[in-house]
Amino acid sequence: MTDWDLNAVVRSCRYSTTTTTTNTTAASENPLSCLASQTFKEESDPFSFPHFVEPRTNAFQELEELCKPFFPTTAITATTITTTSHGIKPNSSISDLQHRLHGSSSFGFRGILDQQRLQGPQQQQQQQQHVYQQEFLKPQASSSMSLPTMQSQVPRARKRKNQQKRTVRHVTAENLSADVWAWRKYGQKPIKGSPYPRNYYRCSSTKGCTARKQVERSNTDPNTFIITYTGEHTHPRPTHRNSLAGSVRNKFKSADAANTNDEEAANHNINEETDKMIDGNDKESEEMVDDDEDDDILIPNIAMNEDIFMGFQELGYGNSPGGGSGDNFSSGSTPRGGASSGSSWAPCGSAAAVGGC
DNA sequence: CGAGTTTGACCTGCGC
DNA sequence: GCGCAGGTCAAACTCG
Repeated sequence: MTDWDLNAVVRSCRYSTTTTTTNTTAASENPLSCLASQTFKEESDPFSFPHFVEPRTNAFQELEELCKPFFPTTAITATTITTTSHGIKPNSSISDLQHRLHGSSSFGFRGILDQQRLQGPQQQQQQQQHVYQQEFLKPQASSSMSLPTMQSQVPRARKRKNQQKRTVRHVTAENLSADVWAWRKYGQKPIKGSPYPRNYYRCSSTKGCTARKQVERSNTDPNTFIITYTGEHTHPRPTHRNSLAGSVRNKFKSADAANTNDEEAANHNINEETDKMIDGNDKESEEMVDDDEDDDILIPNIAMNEDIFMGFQELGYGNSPGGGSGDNFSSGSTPRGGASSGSSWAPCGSAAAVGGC
């Protein structure tokens, strides 16, 4: 019951000479898309954690000016806007960044939020993704924030939501397949105002890796996925797609009788396709370069790939992979989900991480 | 057995 | 202060 045309997705992956197509299209349809090239440095690998570029002190002010006329519009396909344009070293710690950026939160983006209130929730949600990027490094009064005691007595290192470093990327289905990092899903939640749930992944390459990502499908454009990266990888990027068990399992496992369907087949195709893309990766990478953008902290120049599949599955393309019993998305996972708890998500697939860090 | 997913519960941030 | 929504944990379960 996926309202997604899996075949179409597969097709798009297959003939994706068009990664850029999206961008190109977006450029013509969405004025904001031009910002990527104007203000931010393109990243050859949309899923790689960006690295810092040269300092651009006024970058955001410029951006703000450029954006103002377009805020009411929504999705910016494959465009990422990040806050770290201060020429900080890739390995700078978050705290260091916060320190350096202290006081830089006064970008006029606050107004965007106000403007959002006049808009529908969906638009707000998307725009907020961008706003977050402008805000997450705000000076933190609670930097001294003591690690809260968790259920299991394990300290949870949380930062205020809007103070976390985030990199938001809007990617098309085609680009979802470009991620080399190994992600492990640790949660899924229905998001208020969106028919699609958000999936939470953390890097599984290394135990202590704090890199995380959230993947959700754009509610305004189902073909667009919003991937939000947070944290940093504490290890080098895998040279090629990780073939961790889970990932493989999800992808190629033959479906249960119940799951044996087009989606499954689609997954299979997607996987194969992804491998191709990886092999012949350059092309894809270059295309991606056009899309996105920019840079943050995190580990620079690492190549990616794996999650693509996962992403497809998760966001509705595939079936549920292994674990759990689930028919993914059939029920909002987290109970508390709020408004969307009854979840209507049709799509459901499994979850595999899309994108990567 | 190890690694992944699912999913209910819990915790925190934030707006009102 | 309260309640909502988002984010994370961890037990249970699947799979290779």
